[in-house]
Amino acid sequence: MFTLLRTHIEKFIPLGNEDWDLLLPHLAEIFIRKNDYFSREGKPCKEIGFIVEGCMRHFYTKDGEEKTTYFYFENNLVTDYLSCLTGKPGLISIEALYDTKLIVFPYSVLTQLYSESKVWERFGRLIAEYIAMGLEERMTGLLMLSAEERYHQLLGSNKQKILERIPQHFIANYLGITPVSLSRIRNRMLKK
Amino acid sequence: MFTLLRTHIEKFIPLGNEDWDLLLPHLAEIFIRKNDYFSREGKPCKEIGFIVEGCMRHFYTKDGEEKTTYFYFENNLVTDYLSCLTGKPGLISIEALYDTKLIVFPYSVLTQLYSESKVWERFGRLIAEYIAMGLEERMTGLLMLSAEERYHQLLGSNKQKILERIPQHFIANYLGITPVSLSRIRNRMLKK
DNA sequence: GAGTTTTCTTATCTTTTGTTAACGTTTTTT
DNA sequence: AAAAAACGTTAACAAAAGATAAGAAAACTC
Repeated sequence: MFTLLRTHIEKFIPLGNEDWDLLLPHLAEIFIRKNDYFSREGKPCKEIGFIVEGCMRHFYTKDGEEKTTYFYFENNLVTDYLSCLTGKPGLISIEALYDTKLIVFPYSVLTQLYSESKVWERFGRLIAEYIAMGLEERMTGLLMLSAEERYHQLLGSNKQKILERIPQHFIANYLGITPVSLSRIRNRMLKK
Repeated sequence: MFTLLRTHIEKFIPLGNEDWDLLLPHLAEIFIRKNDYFSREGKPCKEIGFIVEGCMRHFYTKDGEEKTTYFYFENNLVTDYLSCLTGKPGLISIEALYDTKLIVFPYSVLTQLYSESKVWERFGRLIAEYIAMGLEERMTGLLMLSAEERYHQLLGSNKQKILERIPQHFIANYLGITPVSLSRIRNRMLKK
């Protein structure tokens, strides 16, 4: 059961059993029902999750409206990274889009491991670098591409799975446009 | 001279002399003339720089046009982070906006230090986290704010210094709009 | 310091995007 | 099963942004 998480971590760095055993006792399995929260705006996020089944969305509230800016899928880590790093209340909420099964552990355990173990400290660096690369790529898309180009890029990416089971207005938010605008883009594409 | 860099690094983590001495022999001082390059699209970036004096811009080329997406200032590190991390040819170029004085060292030295020293590995994590936080903040602005709001945010930030000595069309690129559009925004602001 | 280049603004026109509202469909709730 | 809510599309209009060009001012070059 917890081996799924171990396998994921080992995509970044090989773990000896002694490394894994440092984390293992702090793992727990939890379930979050559709529309329930993993993390909530205004509250510090102190947990790291790993999605075993289901998916979640990451959103801001602006002028009373929710703007979805990220999705988390199976076999991926989920957390309010910014809140974990700063220790401050989260600016965003993370909500389950479907009933979701997670493995969770406290962020404080991870920082503890950073100090105790070279392997874990390195993992912390690699994951931060990985996140930075993802953000850099997404930001470039926002600066350099039109909304239509971004949508095409999304369709052509390995994130296609986003499209399978996620309402379109969330995807529109993710692309930085309105749902109406996305609908027009899709319409235009059909006509070609 | 090199102490400026040490001071900067110690904003992230305290360095013992023995840590600093691991890096020191690999440091060099270089000068880059206005309009000359620190790193070039198509070539892997293998150096980290620290700007002692001057400033630089980071830009993509799209359809033959240069789009400036980032600036580097005095007392900050500069590099094509993505290219360093992946080892692949850079997608961007970094050019001096003014005659610039830098301290440089090879990225390979840094990765070597990551393996040799806990302190440096931690520095690697902290800097990656810092970069991720910056990118997250900027991306949020691009998704949630209008161009005009973004410009106001920029004016109100600690990056005001950007505005002092950088041509407006570069700032427009940075905001994700055209120079004409930025000029209109500024015009509207005057009238209020 | 004359001439060139770069930079910024302004105007006009076009395209894209946002806003609001209406409608039909699907999904969820009760 | 009926009612309510959520979702996606479309239309009409408004606002914002892009493209292009022209002109003035500033900066740079020789």
